[in-house]
Amino acid sequence: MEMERRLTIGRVALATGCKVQTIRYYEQIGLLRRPSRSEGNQRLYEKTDIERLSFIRHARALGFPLDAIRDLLSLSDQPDQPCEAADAIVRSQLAEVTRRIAQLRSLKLELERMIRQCAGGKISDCRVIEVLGNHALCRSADHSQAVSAE
Amino acid sequence: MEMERRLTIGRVALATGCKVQTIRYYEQIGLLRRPSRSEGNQRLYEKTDIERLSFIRHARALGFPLDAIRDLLSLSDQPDQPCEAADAIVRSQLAEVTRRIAQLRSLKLELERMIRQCAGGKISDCRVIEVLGNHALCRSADHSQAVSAE
DNA sequence: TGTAGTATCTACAGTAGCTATAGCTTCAAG
DNA sequence: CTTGAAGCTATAGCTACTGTAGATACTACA
Repeated sequence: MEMERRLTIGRVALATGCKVQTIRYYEQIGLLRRPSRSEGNQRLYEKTDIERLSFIRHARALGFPLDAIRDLLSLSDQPDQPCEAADAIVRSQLAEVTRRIAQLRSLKLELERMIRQCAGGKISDCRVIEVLGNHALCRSADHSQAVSAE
Repeated sequence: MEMERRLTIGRVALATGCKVQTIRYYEQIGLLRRPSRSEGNQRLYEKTDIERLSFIRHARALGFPLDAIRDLLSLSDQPDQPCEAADAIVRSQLAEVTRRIAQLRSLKLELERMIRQCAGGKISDCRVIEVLGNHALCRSADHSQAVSAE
């Protein structure tokens, strides 16, 4: 009947959809404050920690790198400042996403072209392998930057 | 007048647009064979190494992960096999790129919406910060996966 | 032949953003 | 009181490189 409502790390993880290790990691890199501890040395959080962590998670979901999130967090701690700085961070992220989409679209075209040209015979006749071996066979040579799928 | 044409690692790097360290790294992870060495223990390559490295670089530029490239390379070493396996790898990469583009487009919409709604006042009124803090304010809540910009 | 400057060598650390593991302690429920 | 879950720290691993330190080799020029 004791209705323990202590915000342990596990409950915070559940509330935010963030893994326990990730929370500890965010603390380690200074993105979350160090919470108080129980007698047995377990982390005890408060509601504001959940809000802060939700903020971080949502920004991550929008693709912001942790450094940008750090800046956004410190901005959100200063409600009287003008919001231009926050705006600039978002615009920069938008530019990044836009650039990335364009790049991936060019990759997509090239991949589709490779597949269309494959007649389905032996490797020795395979356009897929041939195109990979000879960059000059590409329609657009502008996908010269290494790009990770994730 | 000696016209030294030895393919040192530096020349291979120059020919392929690949950094010297990257070449050594590819060797280390078994993507490139270990070349012969000069008397002074320096790597000496042959033309086929340049071709192979170009293949790798081009596949990387198309976003293929190294594991997929490893498979593509071993396929290209077996010209008599049917090319279905190569085809499948490319299709899978295409699917990945397509998925990624869709995801980024959804992020883009959300970011644009955030920027449009920002009236440009103080942080305390800033929709940008508010939306980040409250995921429910998003039009589409489907950008729940963490996503890296690069 | 001497020497200066560049290239190469190995080995290791660092990047981003987590994730997983090992080996331990603490907590909560029955 | 016991058992199983949850928490603790510390460390290693993931991808695909990139950068560094300190030593050695090579090349060109005087």
